[in-house]
Amino acid sequence: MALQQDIKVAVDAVIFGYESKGNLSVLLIKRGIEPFKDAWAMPGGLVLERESLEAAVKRELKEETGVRIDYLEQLYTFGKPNRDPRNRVISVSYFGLVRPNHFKIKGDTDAVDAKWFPVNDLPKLAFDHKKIFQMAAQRLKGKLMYQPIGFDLLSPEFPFSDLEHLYTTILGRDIDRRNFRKKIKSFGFVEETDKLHQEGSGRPAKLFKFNKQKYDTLVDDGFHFDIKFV
Amino acid sequence: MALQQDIKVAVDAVIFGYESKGNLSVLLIKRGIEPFKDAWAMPGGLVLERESLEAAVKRELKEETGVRIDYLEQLYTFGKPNRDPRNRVISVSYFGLVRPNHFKIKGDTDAVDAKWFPVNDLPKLAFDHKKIFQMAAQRLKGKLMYQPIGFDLLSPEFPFSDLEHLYTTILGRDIDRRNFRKKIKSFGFVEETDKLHQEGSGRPAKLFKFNKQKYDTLVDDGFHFDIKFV
DNA sequence: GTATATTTGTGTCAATATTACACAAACAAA
DNA sequence: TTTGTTTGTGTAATATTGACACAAATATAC
Repeated sequence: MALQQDIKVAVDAVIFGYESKGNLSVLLIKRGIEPFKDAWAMPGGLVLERESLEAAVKRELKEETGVRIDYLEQLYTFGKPNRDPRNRVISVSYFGLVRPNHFKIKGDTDAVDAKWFPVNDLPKLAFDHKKIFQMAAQRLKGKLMYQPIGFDLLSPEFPFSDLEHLYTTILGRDIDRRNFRKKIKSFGFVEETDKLHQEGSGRPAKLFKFNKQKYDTLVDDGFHFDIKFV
Repeated sequence: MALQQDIKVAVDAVIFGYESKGNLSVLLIKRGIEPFKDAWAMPGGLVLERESLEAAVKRELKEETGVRIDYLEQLYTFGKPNRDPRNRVISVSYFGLVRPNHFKIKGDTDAVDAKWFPVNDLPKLAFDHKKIFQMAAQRLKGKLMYQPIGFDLLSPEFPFSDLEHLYTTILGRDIDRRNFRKKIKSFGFVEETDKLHQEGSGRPAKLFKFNKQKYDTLVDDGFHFDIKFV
């Protein structure tokens, strides 16, 4: 009944980078071949025959950019017939969040060129990757509001202002420092240490740490993390 | 570098059915061929060469069950290498919600057999369809809490108890009638008519209607529907 | 060493939202 | 006319949110 199917399956990764005191950025690669040769695109590529989707996206990411990431979340599957001008290719997209300076990015010396771009200054993107990026950015913001993603991006012991900066950067807006602290503290999975941290001028900051074990326990007990601060 | 890829792309639909006074059910088909011959499965099948994913799932649904649905939402893409014991098949799954008695389901007279099953009494399912179903059920509940899905499932003018029943059925738990009414009314997109409706014994109920236009306006204005009642 | 700039840390009050809870009204059926 | 069933409604206690300002601790500039 159905014609013999010849559809390729690809994966793409929207990798956000966040650095203390830094901006939010996205990892892109410069395409070496047509179509869209020399345009920037999300890292990704075809899935191998006996490889899971997640394995594929991690592999491509490693090969093309040098970034190794453990946690990726599936975003959406894009499948319009003409999203690739040549063949029919559907793309299962993923997104993740890492610390850029944890990795040495493959650069001009390699066959491929990979770079971090600030999210509010992206080049023109290949295929439908602009749409993929937009969806990922929206999901990242949404996720931040009900899950404590991003604690891995901070130092094991971090001043509260780092966490605050992470949130303002990803959400792209200011938040009330006092209310934010109050809210986060009320969850009970950040713990105060007795260490202090000094950087530049200003009063030294207490260091805090994220108690993942406690967080997991809370989640198991059906706790529902939920931020709606201004 | 990469081997020639031969992966099939399929779509699957988790179609929930809700009827006034009814239970929540799911539409399944009985497989006519191996693997999993005679087992029940979600409707679905291979995507055609020049067909969008959404068109494919609607077409398969129509062909296999007779159900035509306008709104489907993408759920997740399942891609473990061995989810199909024969070939490599990845499945892009969708879910939707309809009124069962709006359709004549294809039955034993046809090549395929399709049936509604109550969600808490499902047969053993083919492939990884149990997992697909579970994910869909969870998403449906979640969605109900922040979007007024389901108003299409009610009559154009409905007693409030119908809406309440829809919610208790999908959520699988009781809710406080007074608080529910208060909350829904506060949103301002259900309007009271001056008609009454009588069914069986008991006080006649006022009829209400859903003002979709008003709802859309609110959404455009950035309104965020959000239910957390008990 | 004094003044200035910078960053951290903290509490209260008003407004709003949530939750728990019970009884009268309107009808059908017995 | 009594009984059973369903609809319709308000209030008070509690919890959450949101707005808001100033002192403490340090580095830096003079």
